[in-house]
Amino acid sequence: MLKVVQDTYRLPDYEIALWQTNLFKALPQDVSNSLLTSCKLLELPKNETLHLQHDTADWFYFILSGWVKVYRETQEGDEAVIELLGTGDFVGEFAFLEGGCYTSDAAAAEKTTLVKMPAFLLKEAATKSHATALALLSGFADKRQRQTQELEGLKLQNAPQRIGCYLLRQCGGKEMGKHRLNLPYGKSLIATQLGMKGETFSRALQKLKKATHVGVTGRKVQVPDICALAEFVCAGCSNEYPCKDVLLDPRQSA
Amino acid sequence: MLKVVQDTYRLPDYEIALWQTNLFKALPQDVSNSLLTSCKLLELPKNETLHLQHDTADWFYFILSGWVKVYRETQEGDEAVIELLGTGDFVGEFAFLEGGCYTSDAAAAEKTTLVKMPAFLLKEAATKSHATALALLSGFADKRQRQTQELEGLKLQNAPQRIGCYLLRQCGGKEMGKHRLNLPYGKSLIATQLGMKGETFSRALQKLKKATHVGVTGRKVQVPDICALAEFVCAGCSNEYPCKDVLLDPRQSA
DNA sequence: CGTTGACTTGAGTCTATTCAAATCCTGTGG
DNA sequence: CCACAGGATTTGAATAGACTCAAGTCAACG
Repeated sequence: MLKVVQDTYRLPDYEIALWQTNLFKALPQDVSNSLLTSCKLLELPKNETLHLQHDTADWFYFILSGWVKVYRETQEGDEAVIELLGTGDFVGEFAFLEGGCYTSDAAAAEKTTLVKMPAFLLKEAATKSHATALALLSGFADKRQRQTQELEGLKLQNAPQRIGCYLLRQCGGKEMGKHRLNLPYGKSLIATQLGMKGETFSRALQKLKKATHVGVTGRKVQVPDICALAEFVCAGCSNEYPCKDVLLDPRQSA
Repeated sequence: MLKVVQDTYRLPDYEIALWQTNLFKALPQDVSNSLLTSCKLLELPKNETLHLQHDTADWFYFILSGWVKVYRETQEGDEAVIELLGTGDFVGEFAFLEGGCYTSDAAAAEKTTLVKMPAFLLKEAATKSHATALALLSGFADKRQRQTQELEGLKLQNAPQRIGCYLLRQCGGKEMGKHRLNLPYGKSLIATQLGMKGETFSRALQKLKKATHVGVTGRKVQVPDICALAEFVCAGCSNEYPCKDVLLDPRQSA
């Protein structure tokens, strides 16, 4: 099922990208070097499965480009997106636990390039290297942070606010005033991520436009007044814009 | 605000309880001994605040008895329960991160006894002791697991199913057949934890009773046929009963 | 230029919420 | 042991938000 496009034991093209990731940066050099030796480069076409829930967690992945949807599916076929991971993020961290099974399904939401490494190696690295364990701890904490934020949003914000919150996070939280950006992936995927149906997303977006004067055309987004947006969104949130704790791109944090 | 009821540098009465906790068990003996030296026993009456979001995370807590509600509040006063922690659980783990602020409010949901220790000590322990870091890693993973499950439930299950799921977890996942148990705290608190209003809880419970023949009188719960309950609940979940990954009491796991 | 997939819109339904009122419970003081 | 205040829970009626299903629009692509 998985297609290994390159089996070299060096990753000249991507090594630099890998070093940008939070977790990898934090590894002591000898550990990361030895890990690199065992890495494989993996390219997944859109919709290809990466792993399934309850599979033995033999592999651990870093995302170099694209998007990976980590999700769960009920017997009835409904699906819940648990996290949507992008460049610099890692997948399969439950490989570390004793049971060693994945706890969710994962699939490429877009054409995605990853670095794949044997889980036991990283487990071993964590066991042997204190710095690795600390790096993982920090990575886990990051993820938990983001997840907590999502939980809060689901419980406290309505559909238009959740979309607005998503846009705010896309803005990156630096400057006030005008912003212009592109949605990183399709609207229906954003909808699922935010815990709503595609139709609801579409309607909620209309409301958001009227309430905050944001403009959305295709994937292009214009935010004429980020304060207006923040006012609308943050009324239903425990944080105020800029909510630094909560960033979409893992490379921005820490 | 916090009332220290006992300032001894030994905890004869509670030391045993502390050793039962997952995290503490995993600490190397010299670390846990030195931590114990700096612990204080803390008793909180119901509704007393433990810490607030954005406070500097100076303290780290173990729960000996009672329940701690970790929650967030919007400007408008709505509140979302992030986690509801009981005996053996720990509170304030974000004390480890650089920023070092709590990311949520926390308060005693019932009369609660905790062990309180300076965060910097545990941070130091994690930095110096590899085993401590690994123990924390495992503790973090546990929490993330539970949170993921909650996220899934919110997105995929309706109110009666979420209540049913809660009851299933209370049953502990061991034997089939009949079960009899008591709710650990009030219904409105369970409602908030499950992301619904008290009134909704009440009505949803009626539906659950009719659909699965569970009986609830006050805090007493009777489950005549756990399979019927599981069938009703697990249709909307990625797991099937018994869902071992997801336990309420941290002492049961691992 | 037609096809496909992504998105939008409409109508009707269902679920959960709000607000208000009624009941039930529990701990307390007498 | 009993009555009672105050909180917790239940119930009712009306409303709002999100969902389903179905149809329509739009745009990219072969």
